[in-house]
Amino acid sequence: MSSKRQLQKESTRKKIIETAYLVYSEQGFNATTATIAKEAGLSHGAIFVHFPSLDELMTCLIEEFGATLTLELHSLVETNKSMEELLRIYLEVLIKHEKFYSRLITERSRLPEEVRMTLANLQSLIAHHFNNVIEREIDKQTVKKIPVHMIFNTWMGLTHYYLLNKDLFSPDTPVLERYREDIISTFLELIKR
Amino acid sequence: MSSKRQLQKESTRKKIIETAYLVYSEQGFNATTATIAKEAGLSHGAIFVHFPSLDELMTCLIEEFGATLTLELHSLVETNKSMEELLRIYLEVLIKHEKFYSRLITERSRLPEEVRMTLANLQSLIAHHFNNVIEREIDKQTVKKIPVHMIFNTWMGLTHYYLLNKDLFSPDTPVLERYREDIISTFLELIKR
DNA sequence: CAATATAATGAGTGAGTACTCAGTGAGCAG
DNA sequence: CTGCTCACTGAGTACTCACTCATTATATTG
Repeated sequence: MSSKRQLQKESTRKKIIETAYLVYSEQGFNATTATIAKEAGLSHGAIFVHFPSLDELMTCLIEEFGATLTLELHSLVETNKSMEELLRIYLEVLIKHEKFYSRLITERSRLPEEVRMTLANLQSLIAHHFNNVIEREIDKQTVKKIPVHMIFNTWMGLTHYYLLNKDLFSPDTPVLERYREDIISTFLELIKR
Repeated sequence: MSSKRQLQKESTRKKIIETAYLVYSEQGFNATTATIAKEAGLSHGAIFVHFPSLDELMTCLIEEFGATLTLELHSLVETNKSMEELLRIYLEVLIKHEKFYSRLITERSRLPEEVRMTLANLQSLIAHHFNNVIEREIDKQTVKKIPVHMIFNTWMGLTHYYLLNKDLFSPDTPVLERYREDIISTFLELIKR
């Protein structure tokens, strides 16, 4: 039985997480709990009614984000996707969350241990999907015979490099959107036999 | 005329910068001024006799580091180096400074604006040297015809990816040393025609 | 309509940290 | 030797923040 109170509580909690996502996207992870509360139209103390600590709030936020990403990346699993399709879907999803995702990787060192764990798990999930496709392409002899994990690392390195150096590459507009074609075509050209 | 006082002052200043390098290498850039002072065997206030602010200290530190790296990377300029030699020298130099360098890139978001500028300049210097060699190799048709800056970005992306994820790849031993051969051979294999 | 439970408030607290400044003593000039 | 200079000291200051808690307003229960 969901009373009015329960609903209210639930919705406030959601509001806090959503606001945190937005505030962190804009200001980075040194944004204060006070800012989040204010943006959410709540008192400062309200945060701690719903989350015992800031770390806890961050962990919940990243877990939800991870779940969302996993869902959106779900089409990567379909086995008859080409390499190019795979890369396109992957970038498409990242572009949708670019601001937040790029904060996550540029400021990873500030995040609590547990959050970094969650991120690492997400990454290995993606690796798994990628590796399937890469292996198939190697079998088909369309891709160079290089250890799959190295191909994966090269891809991640390239995309993260653009995200991490956004201020050099494209300070005002989203980097991944701007360089999507460069990134994809370079990578495809590199790995092809 | 260098009086005893002047010499003392100079040596203390040097001591502070050297200690900062070591402390930051070990603890990261959230190490406090108090820690640096203590490690250097000085009072807390001494730091601010030599540097008006922590930002200033960091800027001096990174400028010196940049100068050192540039010097050590100088052999990259020699024009008759092969691609592989180039990569080896580059990694050799980074390995020498791995702890500090990896702090620089993982915690870049914490560094003062000016420091990030200095880093960006260093990077474009390296890019310049690389691009010369890459262009020559493309002319010799030993390397795929891909825009030189994209080849450079792929290389930087790959090495930085290992440094940034050191805790996943190699929590206890230096990453670059451990994966040097993997990184070099993968990259060479990828770019070769 | 009480009586109780609880979501939310916001001024307050304590911990951490860059930076200050009056004081000290070793060097140095006259 | 005397008085001044200045590198250095370290307790103190100012400020930021995550987190607390007595209080308030509102919902729920009987």
